Amino acid sequence: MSLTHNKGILMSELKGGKAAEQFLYINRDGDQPVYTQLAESLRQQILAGSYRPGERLPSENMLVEMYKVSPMTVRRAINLLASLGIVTTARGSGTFVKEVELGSAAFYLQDVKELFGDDATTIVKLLEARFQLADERVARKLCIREGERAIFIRRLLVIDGEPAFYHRGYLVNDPNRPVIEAELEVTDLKGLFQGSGSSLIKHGDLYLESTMLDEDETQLLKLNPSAVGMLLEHIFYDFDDQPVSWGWFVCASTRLRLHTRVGIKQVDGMRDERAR
Amino acid sequence: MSLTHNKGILMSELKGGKAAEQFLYINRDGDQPVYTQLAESLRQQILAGSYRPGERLPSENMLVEMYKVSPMTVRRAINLLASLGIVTTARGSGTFVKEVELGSAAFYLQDVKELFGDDATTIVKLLEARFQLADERVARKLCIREGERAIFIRRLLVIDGEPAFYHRGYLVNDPNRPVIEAELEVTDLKGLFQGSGSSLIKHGDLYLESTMLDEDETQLLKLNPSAVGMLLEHIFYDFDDQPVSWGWFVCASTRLRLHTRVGIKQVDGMRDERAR
DNA sequence: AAGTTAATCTTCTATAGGGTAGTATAGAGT
DNA sequence: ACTCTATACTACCCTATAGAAGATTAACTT
Repeated sequence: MSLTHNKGILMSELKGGKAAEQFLYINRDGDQPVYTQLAESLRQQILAGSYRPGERLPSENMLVEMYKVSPMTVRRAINLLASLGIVTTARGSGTFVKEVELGSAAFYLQDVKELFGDDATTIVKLLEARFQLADERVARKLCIREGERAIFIRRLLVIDGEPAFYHRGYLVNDPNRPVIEAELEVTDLKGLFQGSGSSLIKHGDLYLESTMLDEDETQLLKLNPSAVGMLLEHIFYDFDDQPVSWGWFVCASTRLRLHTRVGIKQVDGMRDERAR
Repeated sequence: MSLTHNKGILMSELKGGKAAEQFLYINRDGDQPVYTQLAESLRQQILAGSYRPGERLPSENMLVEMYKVSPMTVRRAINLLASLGIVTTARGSGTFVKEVELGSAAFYLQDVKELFGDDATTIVKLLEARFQLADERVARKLCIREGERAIFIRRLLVIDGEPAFYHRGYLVNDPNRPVIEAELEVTDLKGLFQGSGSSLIKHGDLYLESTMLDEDETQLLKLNPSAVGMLLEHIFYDFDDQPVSWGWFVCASTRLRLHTRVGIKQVDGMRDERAR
């Protein structure tokens, strides 16, 4: 069985010719690697309904023959689809198209375009920054003793001239840690959102809930009194698992409307298998 | 250079002996594949601070020599870590430990344990189900003509005896599609959450926002008047990209407090590289 | 001294083959 | 006729090897 080096191998007449034929080619000299092309081809066929949720895909050996590629390449493509949540694999049994499940829905903060938006002009207005002795609540959150000094910060994020997010936070005042640096790092919100965060922070916990806005909050955000809002609480920890900062954002309900999609996504083109 | 077949290869004295040594072994006869062991080893070292965010990991060839495994195995381990969002790779440059970024935060509905909880007893109470002529809003959402008949459903999810979620929804009344089936599938909430969804549904859009609860809602959910709540809107589409159902859940603010963690996660044990 | 080229190091892709778990089947025993 | 068991088979899964493509660095030329 000689494998002639075709530039494009036509894949059709295999599972009904309905599927768009443009996705059934493998272009070996193209820019995109073979395994992503294969994955994309399968994804398009799933998207077109050629393989329905719950159905089984052709076996890997089958795909090897169909597309004239090596087993490992098929393996990689299947793996990619599996990591994207499009299919599930069962050893000895087969590879199956996943059914839609609400539980797998994930809301990404990144999807809130206003936050890290490129076009919008975001400025951070520092309202207040001072030392404050920790009360019981702050002490508990930051794992410090009651009465110790912490740094308290109040800020307002103004997007395109409109006050959008109101942030309050406490920072531990560790003499061993450079305060300025820690403050800058934790304080630079845009950096935190985009990833130029800190090498001192190991992880953080986030909580999202709806809340009633009090008088101060509505006034600062220029909203009607007794408006509804969202609250995003955050705690960041260093590599000793000690809290570094605790704080929370509040904003109008309309500012933080999260969106996501379940099921097979109509995305860019599968260039990357990385998580966001 | 003969590669003797050791059962366990000690990896230490390479990057400071501080890191827990238990994660520096590769057990070739173990149950777990080598590449997951390697990935776990690296992850633990990152977690312990041996490799800090922004720092570069040893090169793949380096790791090959250090752990005495083949390049492809190292490749796979790195790939796994990358797909988990722990590291980023730059071709020709190196592999780097990712820094904490808020933008990558994802809130999973699955984490709301009360919804699909195993221990909690969840019953669905059907309040109303009838045909209704579509007004402009419904017609627009379901892509049908104004005045066409749709199915309207009101339900209450009662968890452990307490009313928790109030759901309203519209289903398209397509004579070609088996109504009962579609209704059951879209209606069976627990099924939707857990994945025994429908093979007829291709994808769905979800929106999450905070909202003020009106009188009916607070009464049904047994809350104080003018309480704050969360609203989860959903639209599901079939394989012709036609809407099948549109609806929304409301619940008390305290019922839907989403939590997530950014940075390096302290998870189970890296058995799987699948998405949730 | 600055620009260009070449060497080298890095990640990435593709091929090949063997291993293992799950499933189905055929057979014998009851 | 039914059940249990052993075997064959199918399917996914893992590792090893070789080479390609991009980035960095150093040396070389102008």
